[in-house]
Amino acid sequence: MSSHDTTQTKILDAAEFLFAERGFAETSLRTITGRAKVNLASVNYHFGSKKSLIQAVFDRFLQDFTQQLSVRLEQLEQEPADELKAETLLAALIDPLLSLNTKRPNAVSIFMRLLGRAYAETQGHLRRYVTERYGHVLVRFTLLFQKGYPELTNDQIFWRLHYMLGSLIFTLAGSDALRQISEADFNRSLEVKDVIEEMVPFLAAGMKA
Amino acid sequence: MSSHDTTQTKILDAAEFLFAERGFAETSLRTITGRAKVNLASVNYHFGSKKSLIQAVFDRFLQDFTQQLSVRLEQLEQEPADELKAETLLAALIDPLLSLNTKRPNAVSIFMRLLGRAYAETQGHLRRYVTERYGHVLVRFTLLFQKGYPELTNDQIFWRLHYMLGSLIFTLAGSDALRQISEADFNRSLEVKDVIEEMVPFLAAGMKA
DNA sequence: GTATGTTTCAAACAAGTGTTTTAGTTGGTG
DNA sequence: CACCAACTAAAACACTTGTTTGAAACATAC
Repeated sequence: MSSHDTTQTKILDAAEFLFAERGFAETSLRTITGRAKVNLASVNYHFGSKKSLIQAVFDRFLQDFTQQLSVRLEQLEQEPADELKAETLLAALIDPLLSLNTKRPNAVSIFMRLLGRAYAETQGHLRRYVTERYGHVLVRFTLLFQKGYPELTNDQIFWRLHYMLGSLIFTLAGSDALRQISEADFNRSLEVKDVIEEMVPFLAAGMKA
Repeated sequence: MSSHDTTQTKILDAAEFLFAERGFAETSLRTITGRAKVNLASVNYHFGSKKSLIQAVFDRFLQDFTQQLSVRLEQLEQEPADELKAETLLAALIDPLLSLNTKRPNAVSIFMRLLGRAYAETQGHLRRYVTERYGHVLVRFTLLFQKGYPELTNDQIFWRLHYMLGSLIFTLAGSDALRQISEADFNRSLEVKDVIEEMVPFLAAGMKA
């Protein structure tokens, strides 16, 4: 559990785990409050509704993540164009991501699974919420790529960033299962960090293609 | 609608559309039978349960797809190793995929969205069903990659195929929304075919990295 | 036509959902 | 101590869910 173990954080901890594990619709408030060992009504008391709880779960991740990412982007925005190589930009995205795990164990995997679900969610209402609230950081990220790779057209960069996002989210969201397969087949242990680092050459090569 | 417009296919058509649009749990049998204009009980009569209906929806896609893919793989399995370039292998995957659209309009987008959801589904029971039933075709695909790129280790290929799958599914699953953004921003019309072809250099470069 | 097996239909069922209500319990402040 | 706000607790509410039931309609064979 985290920080203060207040009712709110107990609910958030249980909810983010279960949402990642089973999905939003498949997780009932009774399951959440059962795991968190709090009363059923406290969800509506503290968060208002289930939908608001889902958004709160995302906010806790995204505030941490976008804040750290923003710092890295400010540094990069003052670099000359020829310093903005794909690997550098990817690191600015990955480092803040990995640092989530220092606060709560397994946070990266949970976060990615949540993002994967959010992306597929009903009529995209959650995706809209996320992009409206945190989209500006991703726009800055896009601009840096355009600066570093002026030979690419804007829509090439637009699409390739989405390919990248797809690889990242898809792989990390399923990384628990995939890690088990990989570890069984090739007999070496893999941390989330290893999985991501293995991914960087693939992504960088694609971006420059 | 398709083929015979029997009750079963009317249900399948409505179900695959709604499942792709909203997700499995978020789509009730009443919504499905309402759209299909059939009686509620007919789902349980013809398919047994909702879970079986979901599997039937996947089977209809996967039978078509894996059958065509298998033909392409047989051809490639007789080629010498230096003919097995990433672009060639990707084409063997993409061509059967695109041909789904000739049978039912928008089928590719629906299929990819379903796959994306299946991959994230509850405790992976659907993912297990798919890999158990159609996994052998993907194994053959992996072997071809190993033959074509012997300088890569087996687990590099394992992971890179998953990165690729992530890009493909993620991009095509959200391609309706992304297409709209892209068309608005860059003012050119995009078909699913265009989106995929734009993706091939990115994926091929990553595989060879 | 009668009989038989298949398919459709409307209605009901039991179980689970998010939310609200109302009462009770805290913990600090004057 | 009394008071008030913040919080917790148990129960009930209204509603939707997947599934089952039993009767009606249909088609096909003898």
